Amino acid sequence: MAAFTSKDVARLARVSQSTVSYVMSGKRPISDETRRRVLDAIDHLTYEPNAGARALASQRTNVVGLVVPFGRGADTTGLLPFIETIAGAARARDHDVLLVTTDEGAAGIRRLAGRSMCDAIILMDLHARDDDRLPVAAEVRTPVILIGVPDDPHGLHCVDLDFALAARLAVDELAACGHDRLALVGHPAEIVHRDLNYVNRFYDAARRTAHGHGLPLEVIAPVEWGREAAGVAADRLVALADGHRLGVVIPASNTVQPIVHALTARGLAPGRDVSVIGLCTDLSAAEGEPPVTNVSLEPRDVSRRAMETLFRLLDSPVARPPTIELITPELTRRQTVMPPP
Amino acid sequence: MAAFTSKDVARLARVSQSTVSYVMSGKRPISDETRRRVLDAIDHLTYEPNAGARALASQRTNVVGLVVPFGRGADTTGLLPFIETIAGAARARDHDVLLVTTDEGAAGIRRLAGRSMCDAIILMDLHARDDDRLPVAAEVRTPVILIGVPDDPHGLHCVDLDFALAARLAVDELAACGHDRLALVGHPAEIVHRDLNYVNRFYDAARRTAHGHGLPLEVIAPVEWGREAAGVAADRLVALADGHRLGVVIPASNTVQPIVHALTARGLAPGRDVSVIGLCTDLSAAEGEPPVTNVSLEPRDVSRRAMETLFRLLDSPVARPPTIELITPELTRRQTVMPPP
DNA sequence: TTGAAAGCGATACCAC
DNA sequence: GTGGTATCGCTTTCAA
Repeated sequence: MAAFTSKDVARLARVSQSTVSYVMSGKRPISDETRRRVLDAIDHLTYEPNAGARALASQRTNVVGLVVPFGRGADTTGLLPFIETIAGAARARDHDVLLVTTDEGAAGIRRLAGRSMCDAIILMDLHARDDDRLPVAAEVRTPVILIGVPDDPHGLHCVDLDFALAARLAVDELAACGHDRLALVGHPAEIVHRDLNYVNRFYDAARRTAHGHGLPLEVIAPVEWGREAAGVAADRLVALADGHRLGVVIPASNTVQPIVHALTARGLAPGRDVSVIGLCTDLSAAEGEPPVTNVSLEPRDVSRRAMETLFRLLDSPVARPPTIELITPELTRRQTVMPPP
Repeated sequence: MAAFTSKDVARLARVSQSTVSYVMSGKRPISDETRRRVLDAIDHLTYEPNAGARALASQRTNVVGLVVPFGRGADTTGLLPFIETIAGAARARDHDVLLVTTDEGAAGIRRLAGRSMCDAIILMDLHARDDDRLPVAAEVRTPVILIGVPDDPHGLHCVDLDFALAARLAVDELAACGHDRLALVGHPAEIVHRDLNYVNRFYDAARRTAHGHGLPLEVIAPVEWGREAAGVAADRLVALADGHRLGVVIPASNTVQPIVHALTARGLAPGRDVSVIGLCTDLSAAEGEPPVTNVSLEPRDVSRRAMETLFRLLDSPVARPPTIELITPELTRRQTVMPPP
């Protein structure tokens, strides 16, 4: 309670302060007898080492900085699993997570790194191009891991879902189920504008794959979030479905449910009269009404991998060549795709 | 990029290290000329003060600890707005947010406080009784603010939504719209078990208010999350609605949409054949199909108030008497309540 | 196997 | 208005 220091522990255990330190860190062999005395003293005083002092002396904070897309109208959908997984992985390695919001921009990264507030930084919600945080992130001493793959990674490590593969999975499935026309319901203009990269990785792969199957693919975009926009898009889809077995791919996870509802409301039931595959978390897909056949975003896998990369960097001081790690998505069949005729 | 210290700044500006410190903190008058030289040096070197050293010397970390319900199968629904608002409020006062997960239990609080990792702690997701973190939180030097009101606040400051008022708003509305029978669809067993308090504050007030209107109130609980449980509950509701104007109150935000869907699927359309009022965020209510008349959870208001209280504590060293602040919820009429006959 | 002591990089008191 | 310096609490050489 009364803020004891390692000196107090040392005194009580009748050893030197350095011995206390070595008992805690295990960086030096300690006789059993001494260790016991120190540990007893530690929990007798409920001693906790001062984090600031420790960081100052050791140049290690045991903190991971996490830059999350809050504020600035950022897309917060499905963010929680990322944070949760990252926090868990950090804790498993005895680290804590310091949250910084994206709307601080490059300044946030400068602060984290410059002030030595953390040992490494995870940066999410990247703009595909001209993200002003990237040059800063690249130049800073603190290692930075990107969740997402910008056009120019500035030599930083990237981890992301394999969006190209995700598109292929979806289109292949629709092709296999005998559709003769495909539609791609795109992202809101702001996302398209901001994040050309992951968006385009998906679109391009979808186009290529559809072409490979000899299937026409209609792109409906941009489609904003919310019911009205979904309604407008659904009207287009209804028209496209006329006289066809239409398969719809929806890579904007927020748009999946509204479109499904809008189609149903227009008498075009997904799974019966039309097919829909969404790119979204398994949770939201499973909870949909009806449950949506989806390609999973796997935020937990992505985060886990990012943290593995992060700790690998921290563990070995040698400069590792930057990597791009892509997580394999999975297709889960639920109830919104028509079975082959 | 080479980690300059205030000594470097001092040398470059040809002043003493203490002057640099005073320029940054403003705790001492500085001549314009000197200030200019120091500031120039600072941004010439892109100097950032080392957080650990600063914390060590000043006994202030400028960090707020946030204990969030991750892991341990905790209810993560609607958590993000809390985190987001808290992070924003912290930043506005030049603080950062350190995330700690609930599944660490009391140990997490001990760590944060004992190691002086933060200046204050916000604790969410409280169990109403026998939460082992509360005794620790109460005994620790670091001020702790609770989001939620446990049975015994252990002398800590509490901020929460006024759940009793929320119940009253919902029941009054249903009474005003001429219903002759009410139903309350409760929480999953685990929540009821864990959080007797906020759950019961709502239930009790609902009962009392219904009684005041002379209306029979049927409680359907526990109801688990997910579609099946919602289906079962909906069957009960369908039975209750028979020959009555039934008004349903759903205080478990996760259960609102599933119940609405299940009722609709059973041919009992909310807003036409039955009334539903949910206790959930405005966002999820507005996005529902149909949009749900709701009493708002206002997580942002709650968080904002918690942060105000927190900074009030930090600003004035005098021990403030613990307070319980209840945020006023609001009823928003949407499309799931039948108009008065 | 252990101890003594020199930092780590700020802050803030005491002088001037 | 400014400078010197003890101090915060730990880690980690260097010595024994």
